[in-house]
Amino acid sequence: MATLKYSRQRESIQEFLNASCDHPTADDVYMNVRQQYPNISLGTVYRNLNLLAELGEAIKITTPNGGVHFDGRTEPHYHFCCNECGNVLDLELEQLNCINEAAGKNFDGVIESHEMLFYGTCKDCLKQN
Amino acid sequence: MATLKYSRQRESIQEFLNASCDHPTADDVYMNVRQQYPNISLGTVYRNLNLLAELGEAIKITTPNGGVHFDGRTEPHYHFCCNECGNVLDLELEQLNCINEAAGKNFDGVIESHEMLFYGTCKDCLKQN
DNA sequence: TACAATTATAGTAACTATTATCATTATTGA
DNA sequence: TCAATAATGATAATAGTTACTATAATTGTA
Repeated sequence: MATLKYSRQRESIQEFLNASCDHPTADDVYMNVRQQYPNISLGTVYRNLNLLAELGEAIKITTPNGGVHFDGRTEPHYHFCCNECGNVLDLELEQLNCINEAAGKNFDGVIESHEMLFYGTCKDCLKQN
Repeated sequence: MATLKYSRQRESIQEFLNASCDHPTADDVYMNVRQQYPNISLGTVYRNLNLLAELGEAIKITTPNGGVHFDGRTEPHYHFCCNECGNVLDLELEQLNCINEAAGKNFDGVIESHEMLFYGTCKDCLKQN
């Protein structure tokens, strides 16, 4: 099995992810890290974001409008996606642990986890109307 | 505003969607409807699936493994996505209506709806281990 | 039934997001 | 310092989806 080797690019990607309050896309990360490493490749950004997600050091959030967002906050929590601007935000809501069991009651299979995405209009988009 | 005109291709797509118990992808629909209309275009399938979703006569389900599935059952319900095979199945679980309100408590914005996707291993994939 | 207006289609090209390839560079342990 | 190997940048390739356009189908009206 390949052993992990340090890279400054990966470190920079992870630092940006941890420092950002919103949930950047791969392109957002690329645009930002480029300021520090001007000739970093977009492929490197994708490779490392997926690697961090596999290692459990980042969460991948897939939204229906097609965008994939990344989150450096790794403890499980829920997200909100604005119908107007598409931005993804964190939600303060306790984790519903017992719901996996409830969902498994009438289901032939094993349920291990769940993800929930709330929809509506964010604060900024409310202002603009 | 353009008025909707009947097309047999759209009818066939909708019929297949309503008759299928699983949740086909655009390509699944294409492969099936092609048996009835051998030279239907994949573009026609996409156009009509998106149209049906806009009209509220189908639900679009986006899964993290990248696949987009369609569901002819339009009343709100939850879904399960198998980590092994990627198939999407319906879940028998009452709708959590009060959760939108609970999520809105500490949130600056309006929450209108939510989607929940459960993960685990489906019956068929359990057998194979 | 015929016709005109308009929408939908098939076929294809274009596009976007992401992944694969590969020669070169960086990291690591001895 | 050096050898082994993983990571990178640049680019090509891929997959899924949408856009374009000439032709065909549908619909309302006479």
